[in-house]
Amino acid sequence: MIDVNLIRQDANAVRERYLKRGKDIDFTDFLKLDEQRKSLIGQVETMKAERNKVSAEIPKLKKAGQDVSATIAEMKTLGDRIAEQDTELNEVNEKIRDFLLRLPNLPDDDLLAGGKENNKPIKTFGVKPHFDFTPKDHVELAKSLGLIDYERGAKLAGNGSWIYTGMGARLEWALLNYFIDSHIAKGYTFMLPPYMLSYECGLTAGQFPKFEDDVYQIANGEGRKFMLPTAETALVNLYRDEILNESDLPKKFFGYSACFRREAGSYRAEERGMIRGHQFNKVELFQYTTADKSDEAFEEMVSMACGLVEGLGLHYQLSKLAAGDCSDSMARTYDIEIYIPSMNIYKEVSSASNARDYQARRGNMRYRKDADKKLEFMHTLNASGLATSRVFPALLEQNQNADGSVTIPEVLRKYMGGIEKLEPIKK
RNA sequence: GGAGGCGUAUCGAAGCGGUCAUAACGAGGCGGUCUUGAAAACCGUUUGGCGGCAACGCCACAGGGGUUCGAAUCCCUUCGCCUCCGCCA
Repeated sequence: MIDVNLIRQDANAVRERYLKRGKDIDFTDFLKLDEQRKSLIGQVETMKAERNKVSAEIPKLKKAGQDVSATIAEMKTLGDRIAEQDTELNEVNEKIRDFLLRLPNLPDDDLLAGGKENNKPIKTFGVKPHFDFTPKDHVELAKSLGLIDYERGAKLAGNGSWIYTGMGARLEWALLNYFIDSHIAKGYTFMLPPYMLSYECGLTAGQFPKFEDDVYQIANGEGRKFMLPTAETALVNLYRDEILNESDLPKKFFGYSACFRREAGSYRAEERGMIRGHQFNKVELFQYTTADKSDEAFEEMVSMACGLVEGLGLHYQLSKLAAGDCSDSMARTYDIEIYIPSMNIYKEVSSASNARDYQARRGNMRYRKDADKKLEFMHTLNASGLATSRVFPALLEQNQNADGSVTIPEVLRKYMGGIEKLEPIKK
């Protein structure tokens, strides 16, 4: 949620900023509703003040032995009018809230306008690997090395599901352990959140109400729940409706969870194997900061995510996303894109974003400033650190050898019993 | 799944239709007096949202709804916590 006052003060300036995202938003109706709201509040509150005053007098008059039945009758009429106006006010408030909840975040000023085509690589690590043999793609490698059972995965859970088997499971877990240990070393607190979250969590994160269909809903009605699409959705809700002290910040967390996404209708040739599945593993970095420290936090988290890929020795590029390609809740996003040789393409393994106070406003998360004791919205930031489902294929492909084996990066070996290479299984 | 109890400020807790909503009482926090310093004691202070230029007003006793001239208090409902029974891959 953005600051309503920005719209009140200069709706055109806000509109300009959204145009960078490729969204033309008309605030005319909103501004009318806002005026209507203020006028209704004025009316309702005047009536309530009257009611409060008279209601306090009634017991005194009674005590004095006076007949209050006429006054009570008057107040009943007044009460009915209050109820009517209150209902109207609630409806207006609901419309305003719905409009605001659907507004995306304002992009940072330094972002380029437009969509994906304007994303800008700002850093490259390593080079495209060169092979003296015909390289295999990750699906072939995963099968020949006995790492993934795609067929039985589909049998168990349908398209977009797979089973990590034997050494594949160990490699997957080694990646996660490597990520986890790296983050612990940086002083981040390890969190294992619930996978089933209440609707409110999605609202704060900014996924709802717009993207309700992108997640798996598992219950309806007031107690409705959904499977989390990323641990961010859980971590961003830790301090919902809470007030922290400035000295409590920054709070640095990372969480592991399986992530669940419908990914409806998104299958393409370049998304075969485990590139885009309904369930994948991800470690997510998350920070709550004060407003003035969030840029610093962002740089730290980007560099941590980059460090993980560099530690694995894999070729990647870091891209600064154009305004239109940042997810709705985010003011800025950098993507780490790992190279997948078989597709000659760079695929996202981490998305690092600064939501600024957008999520904090939605979840009412504030901190008390040391200096003047005033309340301020926190800033929230997240960065994948990392999602395994693209690292795993990139690792297999980039590290494959002529004999069909795959070299395990040094940093993972201690998690895999010291094994240096994955060898093809004999049939 | 069944039965019951509970949810009030930073914490504990009183109030159970109007004189109890910044909210009794106790503790904690902050400021001060006293003290060489600390403790103790004493005094003061200590929620947030909304509307308004302001004066000021409105709202909030887990959330939502209802009854009433008036609700923390009565009723319905959702959520959460606790106790007992049942079930438990």
